[in-house]
Formats: sequence, structure tokens, C-alpha cells
Amino acid sequence: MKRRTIRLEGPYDLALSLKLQSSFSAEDGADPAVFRAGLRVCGKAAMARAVQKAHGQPMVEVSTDSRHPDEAAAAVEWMLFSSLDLKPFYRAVSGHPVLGKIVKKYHGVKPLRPQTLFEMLVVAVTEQQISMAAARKIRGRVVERFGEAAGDLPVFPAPRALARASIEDLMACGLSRRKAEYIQDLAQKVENGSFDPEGLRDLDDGEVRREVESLRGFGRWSADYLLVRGLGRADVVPVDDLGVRDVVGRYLGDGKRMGAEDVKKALEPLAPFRGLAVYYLFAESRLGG
DNA sequence: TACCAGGTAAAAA
DNA sequence: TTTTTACATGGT
Repeated sequence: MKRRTIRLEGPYDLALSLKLQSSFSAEDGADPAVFRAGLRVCGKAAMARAVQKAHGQPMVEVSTDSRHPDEAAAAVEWMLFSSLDLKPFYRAVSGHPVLGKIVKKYHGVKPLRPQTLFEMLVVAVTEQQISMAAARKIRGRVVERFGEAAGDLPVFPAPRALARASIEDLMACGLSRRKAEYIQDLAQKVENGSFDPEGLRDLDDGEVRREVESLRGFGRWSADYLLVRGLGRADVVPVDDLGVRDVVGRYLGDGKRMGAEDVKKALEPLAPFRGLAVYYLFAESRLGG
């Protein structure tokens, strides 16, 4: 095991961030204070583990079995979103009647990101239209079949593995024929170099939308979903997203699901941190009760 | 059993 | 141009 230390910007509570993260994806209410992930580092499956030495301390210690520990640490740094400084967000919403209280309650919570934007794009396709629970099961089969393992941790399939998968094999995981085609198309474009998901990191929000929406199977929702969940863009909100409409209605409206236009209006005062604000509303709905 | 779940492209009107 | 429809699985 090699070790590396990552510096964190601003307030950060890793354990609370992980707890929220697992509330979105957990099957078995495991509630780890330690970050563990199967990664692909320089093409090789590897595991990484990260702990915040003391509560609130701006350092995380990463251990990995990768032969490229610096690259593994960089991946963890990306996934933990260490570059995000929450202070300007907290300042901006401290006087807000709802968010002001919530950001105090979940002080230090950051949204975590998948290792790659390729993975995030595939996740987006699987989550179109069907429930998160159904999507998770289907994705589990895709990873089981086409991914690798780093010890007990699954490693998301490389683009090449999904580019070579047949439509029938993808459908056997539970994907619709359409979604199997979307994923195979995407993976083949990445594999042959005609689309570079990781290059989206350098583009502004509008350019990312244009690039993503040019892919078959990726509409407005998927582009916004990638921006906010894959890249962590602080002001992006998929306003037609069912989960967003529910949670904004619950905390900033009359308690019922809102229409997309009302969501826009309700979030206006929270610019330019509307995406982060919605993430904190999810925190309250998942952890606060 | 039916219906809904963090949409999208393609067909039909 | 705008409106409908098919799609796959899992939870309730």
C-alpha cells in the first residue's frame, strides 16, 4: 500500500459526505466513514481508500495498491471534489430562510463524483425514465459482466469493453434495446477517439450541453445531470428532473411536486449556487427527515 | 395487478 | 410543428 496526502479546500466533512452519498445508492444501510473505491488507473484496476484524519481537518490520507499512486490520488481528489470551496456558497445562502438552516446542519458536505465522465454518461442513460433502484440493479449487472474487480470492489468497465459488447449482451443486463444502443454508440465513439468525455472538464456549461446533446440518447436532462453530478457545476439544476421537482416542492414550495417553471422561480434567489443548494435539499430529505 | 419511477427518439397527428 | 407512444425493470 502506498500513501498520499490530499489537501482540501474549505470546510469538508468526509464522513457526512459519504453518508449522504450512500443514502442515494445503498442497498444495505452500510454507512462507512471511510471512502473506498475501485478505480481504473493508467488502464489498470486498483483500489483506493481515503480517510480524513480528524474531524474537520483539511487533509485526507489516501492509500492505494496502484502501481501509479500519484494518479490514483489524483482520481480520489477528483471524486472527493477537494477543489470545491464551500465558503462562498455558505456566505451567499446564510440569510436564506430555508437553506440558511440546512447548510449549518450539513456543514462540510460536498457532492462526490464518479471517477470518469464516461461512467457518469452511462449512469445517466441507465437512470433515464426508470427508478434509481431499477437502474442500480441493471448497472450492477453491466459492471459485473463487463467491468473488473479490485479486491472486493467493482471497477467500472472501460469504454473498450462496452464498445465491444453486443447489443444482445447489453440487453441481457436489463437495458432496453434503445439504451443498449446509446451506450454502445457512446463507448465506440470514445474508443475510436471521435468523442472525449474527459475533455468536457475544460468546457463551460453551454459547451458541455452542446457536446453531450449531440450524442444519440442524451437530451437536456442527461446533459444537466452530467454537469451537476459528473462535473459538480455549482449552478446547474435539471429543472425537469422528478427528484428535483419533488425536493424543491417539499422545501421551497407547498410540499407537493413542482412544475419545471416553478422550480426555476423558486431557485432564482440561490444563484449562482442553485445546483449546490438542491444538493443540500436532498441532504435534508435523505438524512434530516 | 397495476402503476409509477431523477427521459428520449421516433412515429403520428 | 406539436403531441403521442414504446421502452425495460423494480418497488409498492
